[in-house]
Amino acid sequence: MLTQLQLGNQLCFPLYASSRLITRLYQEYLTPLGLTYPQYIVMMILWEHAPCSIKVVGDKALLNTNTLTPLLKRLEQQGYIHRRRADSDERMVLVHLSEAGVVLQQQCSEIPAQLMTKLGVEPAVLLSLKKLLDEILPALCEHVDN
Amino acid sequence: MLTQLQLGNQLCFPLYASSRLITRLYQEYLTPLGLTYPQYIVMMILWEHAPCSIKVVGDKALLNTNTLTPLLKRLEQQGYIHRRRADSDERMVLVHLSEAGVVLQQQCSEIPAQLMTKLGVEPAVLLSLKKLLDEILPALCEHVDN
DNA sequence: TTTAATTATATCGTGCGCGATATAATTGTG
DNA sequence: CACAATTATATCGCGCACGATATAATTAAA
Repeated sequence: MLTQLQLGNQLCFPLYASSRLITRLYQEYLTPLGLTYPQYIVMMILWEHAPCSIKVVGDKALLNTNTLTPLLKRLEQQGYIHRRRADSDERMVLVHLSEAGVVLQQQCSEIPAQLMTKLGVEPAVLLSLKKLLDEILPALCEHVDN
Repeated sequence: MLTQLQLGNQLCFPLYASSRLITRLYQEYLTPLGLTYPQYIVMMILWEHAPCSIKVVGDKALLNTNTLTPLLKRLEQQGYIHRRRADSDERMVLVHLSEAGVVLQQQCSEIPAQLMTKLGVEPAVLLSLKKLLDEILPALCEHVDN
């Protein structure tokens, strides 16, 4: 028996599983707004940084254009954003928030708190989890090109 | 500015991002064996529990048949497993390891250690991360039917 | 013992993720 | 200035995830 290959001894599995489960939990609050979880991540970035290029969104979300281009198209179809080539550098596509996109931020404002309440886990536990993940994330990013 | 919607204040994002990045890191070791990361998770379950039903695999991987059925088909095409309806209960499909599937376990035995080394993060940090995730996972599972 | 619930699996459609590749605009270099 | 390298975005193909629905086998209940 190779204990190092038992699921219970893996770090990766609870990471993978909890990420999926939290996403599912979010979905309950996001679906009424017509958002998927990755779209919500992108909207959070845009609320902070729009207008900005797809490149910048990708750097912050750690996603490439093969994921972002269709995702942003769907956000545009929903009317939350619009995209326009930059005049200064025609390679860049600048992503702008629409009026609905700005309003959406207010509609999402209570979601994080609602989710934490619903989850019912000690906030201190979640905070220390976040601290650990933020500690590890840079090491992980080093092994990725993007 | 709604600070509760800033990406840097989210727990969910580093969880989502680190899960994807770790998966990518694994992929480097798994691709040569023709495995994806979710397939590797399923193989770990089978190394411990085969022969077992798809239901059991799903309970342990926290995946449903809409994900598992095609995934198991691909594992079967690769020759690592085979599937047969149970005689006792014809609803169940029992998943068996093939010879190649047993050999594969040996070929994977060094991957976890190699990955940890490559990652270059303090093992103690990873261990405390795993402990926290294992603590939270049950709470997350409560909010899921499956 | 019909018939109604339950259980196990499969299928369909949509939206990611991501490796690989393509294209066009810009920048750097000889 | 030509032309090679770089940069930003887009496209393609495949394999998940997962909500929704379907089907067949088993069990429970009237």
